[in-house]
Amino acid sequence: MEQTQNDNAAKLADMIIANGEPDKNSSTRVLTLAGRSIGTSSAQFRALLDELSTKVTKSKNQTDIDNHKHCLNHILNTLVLCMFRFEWVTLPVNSSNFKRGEYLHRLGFSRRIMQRCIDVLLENSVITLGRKGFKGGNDWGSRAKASQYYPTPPFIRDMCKSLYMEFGDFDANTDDDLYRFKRFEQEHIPPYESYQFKVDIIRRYNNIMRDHSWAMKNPSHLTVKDFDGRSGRVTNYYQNIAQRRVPIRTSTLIDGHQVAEPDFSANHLRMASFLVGEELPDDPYTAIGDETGLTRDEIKSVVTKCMGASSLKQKGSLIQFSHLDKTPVDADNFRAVLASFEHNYPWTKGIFFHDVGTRLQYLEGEIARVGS
DNA sequence: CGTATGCTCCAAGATGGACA
DNA sequence: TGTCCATCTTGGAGCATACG
Repeated sequence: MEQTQNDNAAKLADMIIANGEPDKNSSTRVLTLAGRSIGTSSAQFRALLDELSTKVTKSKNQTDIDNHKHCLNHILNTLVLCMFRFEWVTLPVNSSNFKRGEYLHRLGFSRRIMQRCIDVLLENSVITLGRKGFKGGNDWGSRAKASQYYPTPPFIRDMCKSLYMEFGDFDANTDDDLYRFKRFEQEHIPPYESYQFKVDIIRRYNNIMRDHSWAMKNPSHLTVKDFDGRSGRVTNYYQNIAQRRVPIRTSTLIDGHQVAEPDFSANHLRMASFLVGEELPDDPYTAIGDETGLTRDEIKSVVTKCMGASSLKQKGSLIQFSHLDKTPVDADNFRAVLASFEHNYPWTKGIFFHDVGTRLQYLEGEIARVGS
């Protein structure tokens, strides 16, 4: 198992590295990451942070040392996140970014600290420079952009190694650990009895999960924001792993086995079919594909849009603009798919353009909650 | 006629020294 | 260590020329 995971981590690192450098227009600023962010608790990460911290400032003043370490931590965290997101990290050194009230100033950066962090990261081959400061943007380059950096292969490999370590303590399972109130006035916190059953569910869930392994493993907890009654959301680190540009998340392992990605559009369609008392064939898209000559992805894209639409009014603009999407489907093909569905599965008429998608998402959440 | 290449110019970021 | 300032760099917009 251990070996399988190491191999997988190495494979993930290779996947990221094989993509080379991200698109030059994809970049992220230093992110506000509290202690509970990607990587912070892994041994590799802390070792690197400690090692670089000794090099980043010559000062013997403990406050200076702490400040530098704090900033280095911010940058390293952002680097880990961006390597999983496949984006550049923008690290400006122009003084205007460090004036009082500016974002980086609020995070605790000064121009000199930023500069020292960049120097030490470059010297230790943690990052490489992409574009240096330049004029850019969509507005004919009127906006100036700061230099962009990306992690080096050794850093990517090192951080991927820590993917299957425990990122959180499963013994820290007090009620407060598992059920968190965010932005709550003290007097608005509901009585314990009213949410105790939810704490019990999440504790049972974590007790089952502690014996299993997966990427960035940490205990799940429920977070309720602003006021009670707003549905609590289950959160854990795994959800933060990138999926959009490079399919990292679905390439990870659970208990050493490859993760399977549920086909959500087919899943929703199937759930919807049961709701109207119909049954979908095992592979509903084959018939549509044969009839229209379109790929599964194109058909899925149409289905997702139609299920997500809340009313028939949206139909026109969906057809009009769907050729601009990630999976482009031109207007004629869009109509062909609709016609094919109407003919093969007439009941979809009551499902498409009727705001069914959001209701199914809610239903899915409830199933997961009750099921656990 | 459309595409590729080379050159200049621009405005804002990068840099490093003086000073507090 | 931070702040300020003058000077150096930088990528790309814009234009001209070359090429197929």
